[in-house]
Amino acid sequence: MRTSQYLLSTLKETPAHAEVVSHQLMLRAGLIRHLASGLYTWLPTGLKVLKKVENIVREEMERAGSIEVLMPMVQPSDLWEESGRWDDYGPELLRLNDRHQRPFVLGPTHEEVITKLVSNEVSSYKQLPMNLFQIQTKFRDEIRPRFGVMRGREFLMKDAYSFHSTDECLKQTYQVMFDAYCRIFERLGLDFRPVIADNGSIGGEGSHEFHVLADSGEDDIAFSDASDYAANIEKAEALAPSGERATPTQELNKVATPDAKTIESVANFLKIEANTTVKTLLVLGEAKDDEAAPIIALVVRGDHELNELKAEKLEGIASPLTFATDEQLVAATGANAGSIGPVNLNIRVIADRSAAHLADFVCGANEDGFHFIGANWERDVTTYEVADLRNVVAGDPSPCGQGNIVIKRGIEVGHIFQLGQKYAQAMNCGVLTESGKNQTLTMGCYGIGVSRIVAAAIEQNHDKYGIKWPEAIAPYQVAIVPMNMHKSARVQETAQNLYAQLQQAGIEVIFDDRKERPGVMFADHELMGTPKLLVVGERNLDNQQIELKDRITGEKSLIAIDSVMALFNK
RNA sequence: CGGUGAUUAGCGCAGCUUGGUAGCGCACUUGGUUUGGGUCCAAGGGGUCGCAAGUUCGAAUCUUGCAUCACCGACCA
Repeated sequence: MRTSQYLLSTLKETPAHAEVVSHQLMLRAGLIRHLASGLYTWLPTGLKVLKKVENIVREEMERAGSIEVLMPMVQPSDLWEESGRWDDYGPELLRLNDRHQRPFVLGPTHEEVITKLVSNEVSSYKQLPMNLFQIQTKFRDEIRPRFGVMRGREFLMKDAYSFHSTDECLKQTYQVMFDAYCRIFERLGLDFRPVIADNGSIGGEGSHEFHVLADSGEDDIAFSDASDYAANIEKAEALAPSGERATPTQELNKVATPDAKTIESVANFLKIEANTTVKTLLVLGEAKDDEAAPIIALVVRGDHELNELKAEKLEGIASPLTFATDEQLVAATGANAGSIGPVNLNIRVIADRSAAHLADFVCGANEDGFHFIGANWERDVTTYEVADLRNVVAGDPSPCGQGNIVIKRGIEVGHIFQLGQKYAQAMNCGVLTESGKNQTLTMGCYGIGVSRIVAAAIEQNHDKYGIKWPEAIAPYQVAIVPMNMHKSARVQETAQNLYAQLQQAGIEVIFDDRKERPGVMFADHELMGTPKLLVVGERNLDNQQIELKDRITGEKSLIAIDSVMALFNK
């Protein structure tokens, strides 16, 4: 490609609205342009990267035995009614009507369509397992799109779905996909981790997310510092503190704590550490029949945070987790927020393992402006349950039994689920077994955010000059940058010969034939992140040499012109 | 959806307080100059000042309403 005939579109200045570095660089390097909230045009350079990611994903999916299909982005609503997600999915699902006022959705994912397809096309156990994938544009009407293509509303996704007659078989394919994902992210040149994940709204059991580690990531990942254990923080188990609970030494004693409504202020006022206090949060339980929802008290140590996901999974607790209103608080405890505690509460009390391990702790006295000191479980709180309710924090013992927890930020670029029979059941998708009986299929599903990977790769590979593409996804392998080509026939001839040779060899080369000053060209190619720069200049031609600059290492070296092609023979 | 802030040329911004009919830098066009790290000079093109209504002789500027965008909190690849 010659730059004079290309849409280069680099920007000197950073657009004000771009917050994260990948978004800034994607705009500056001319990869994308903003159209509307969460919607982007991919410019030629960006599209080249996107296609490279896409191809690696495709190759590895095919190698792992998945077969490519392409499903419509616009889907009839009745499929979604059938699965139950027409009602469950919420406003993120963009709904629209056609000219006949028939309702459709813009596909945010394709479980419905694929299940319908397989249900029609696959009828014998002999055809199983079946694993199908597509690489296609998805639309999710995100509440808050942000960070450029990192969280766009329209985005490119690879989604795969596998179908099985036994759980055993699903687990095998799940492992094959797990391994394929590892290969994909390795080939992409990314620093990534598979982490244990929650299944979210999709349901089913068994799930891993694949995260690219970067400070700008939106998720917290809990790692063990001594093993491969990694889990999304919402899923990482917080173990009970080791050892027996200490024996009570203090009497229960009510003290006035005027205006101390937060753990911090109570701890300051009483001159104690937050980890000797507990906070009590009231949430709604599941409503039975016509009765009002019961109020349930969740107790975590003062220095810990409630994990809402863990809480809402407990039996009898309303999901999604709903906090009690101020009126409900007063009605249930007699006190306002800030003075509530588990002592003398006649509602269900669930304590986090760490909170339950405390002796002689401080808690609200269920009377505005008062706290108890010297509170103890059993003696003062006769009935309570213990559960894992909190987020792990750095330094906690790892649930895997080895090492301690370290927390890092990650960008979720892949997610694999064991789905189970949720969709197959709802949409009546089954096969005939060996014995001629109808059997509902078990499914797995496997997503990769293709466009998000482009942003994630930049988050992980950039410097103050611009992008430093991993070789596998660089839009161009090499750039030819001639110095003052319009003044030197030698330079022009050498550059053009090199360009022709490289092109002929099938190497992706960008030839900067603009009549620009050297600095402008260097800046543009460094911004765009081309891994190798070939600088052709008068000053080295007498020795039949050109300069090679490596974008990743920054190293410059002089090489013989006729050895250039050897750089690309691997 | 709530909170905060913004909206003036493709991009980055000034002008608004104190109304008088729009300006700077980058980019773009032309000419010259310069040439191994975003040269310099000159001349130019490009804006219904987000939209609508109001106040006024007169509105980018004041008032009201609406829209859009971004950031902070609940969703997900």
